[in-house]
Amino acid sequence: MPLRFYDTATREVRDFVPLEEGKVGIYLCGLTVQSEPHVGHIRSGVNFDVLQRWLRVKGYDVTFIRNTTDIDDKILAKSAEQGRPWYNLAYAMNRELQKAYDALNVAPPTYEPAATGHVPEIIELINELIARGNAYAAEDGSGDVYFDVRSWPAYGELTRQRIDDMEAATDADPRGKRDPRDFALWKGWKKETEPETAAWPSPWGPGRPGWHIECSAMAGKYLGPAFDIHGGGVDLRFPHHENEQAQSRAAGRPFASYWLHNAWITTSGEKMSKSLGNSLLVPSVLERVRAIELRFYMVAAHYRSHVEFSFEALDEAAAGFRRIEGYLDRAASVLGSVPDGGMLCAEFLEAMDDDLGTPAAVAAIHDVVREGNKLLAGGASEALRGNAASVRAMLDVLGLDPADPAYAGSGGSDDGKLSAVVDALVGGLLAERDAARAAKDYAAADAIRDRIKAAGIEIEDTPNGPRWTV
RNA sequence: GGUGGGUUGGCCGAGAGGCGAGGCAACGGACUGCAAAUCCGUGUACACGGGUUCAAAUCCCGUACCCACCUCCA
Repeated sequence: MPLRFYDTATREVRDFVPLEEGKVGIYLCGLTVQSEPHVGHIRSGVNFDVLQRWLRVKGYDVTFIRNTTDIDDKILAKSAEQGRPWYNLAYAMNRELQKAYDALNVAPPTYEPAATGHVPEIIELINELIARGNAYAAEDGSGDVYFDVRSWPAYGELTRQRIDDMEAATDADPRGKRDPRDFALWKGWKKETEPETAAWPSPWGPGRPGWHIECSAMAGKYLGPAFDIHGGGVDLRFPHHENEQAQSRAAGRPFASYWLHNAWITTSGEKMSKSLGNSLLVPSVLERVRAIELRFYMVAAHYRSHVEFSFEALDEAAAGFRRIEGYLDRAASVLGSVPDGGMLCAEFLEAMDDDLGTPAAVAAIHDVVREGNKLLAGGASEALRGNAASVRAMLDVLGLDPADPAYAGSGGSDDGKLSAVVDALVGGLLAERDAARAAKDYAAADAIRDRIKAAGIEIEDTPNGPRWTV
């Protein structure tokens, strides 16, 4: 079966055919860096990271562009409230976002362009749209430039809406618009309320880019007029993606061939709003579970399925992951090490090819783990080596290989040292316990085990002697 | 008003006409000095009402409830 994706534009699963054989260009709308990232924000990063990894496994040469929006109304408003420059807020929040991506092993994109770095490309695109009669400078002296939705008959095609059915925005400032649904390509500088640093020179006077135009300009710059996949959260379908497509196509660029949208993580059935408390911010969640467990929780659900976030479900997912991880640990202690580069099983491959079916892929891993646990009873063997390597390889595709250096503990190199220290200390106690067990003094043996357990370390007796795990 | 998505067992979460995905929890068995881990086994699940079909969680019609988007949003 060929690789296929659910394309939001056509609402069907379609075979994936790249524009150029062997190559894939992906544009993902990243975040507006205006606040700390919560688990909802990070989901699209994780989902599209899996996409990127899978395309690489399939042998594609992937160009992956994920932007950040570093200037917009909200960033300006928040920075004013906080009494600091907008660029400082955007930069600081971007650093927090990068930390969260790193923690969750979200691989860096090919490039991460920012809106403010692409004003010339944006101006060029707006000029093209004006020249073609699809955009106009407002006549009210505001310095705004709008896209003329009535001039583009295909407007609404991505989300299958007719202009006349759309509610005109109640909160939008009509200013110099010809139609209330026209959207800003360029926003004239508001001298009284906006800092001078938030304005760039343009043919229409000082101002800044509108929200949608940056993505069209940057996708064009790095991926060309036509590219393969455009991604983002479902909420971006309209207006953001609709507008991106309209302005790009109106400028003569075919734009994206496939649209992929990830669903939400909600809490209490509601969208995770940016005004929520901080309990769901990534660093806060990571105080409860390890980053690899949080990632497993996200990957175990399909990217198009709505996930109702709960700490109970998160803990369950973590327990499920530890089962896989425990197997790899035991296999490694029997084999010496588990090699990388193992085979992906057929069920896993088929699942991933089918619109990134990560739930079925995870189920396939569990099946292989069960076989591996049986093999483990027979001690070291080539079958066990192959099985464990396979599990590792499949986890790696999902960004979940426990041996990935990305997950090498927050304490860095201290982890290894600490482990050696604990091993030495626990080792002494285990020797005492073994002596007691040999003498059939089980009360004494259990007392030692209880003492170790009280310190947070579990003891398991295996055919190769006792093992400890934290 | 317009456009989409959803409702699956104690819980999470797949599937999209025909063998009960998988995990967590629970229970029984094996193993163990006892545990833990592991393996084996155990489940009247598909919001409700009709319909189509040899066969429906899956398709059709209707109903209820929930959610998202309609120019700030992952």
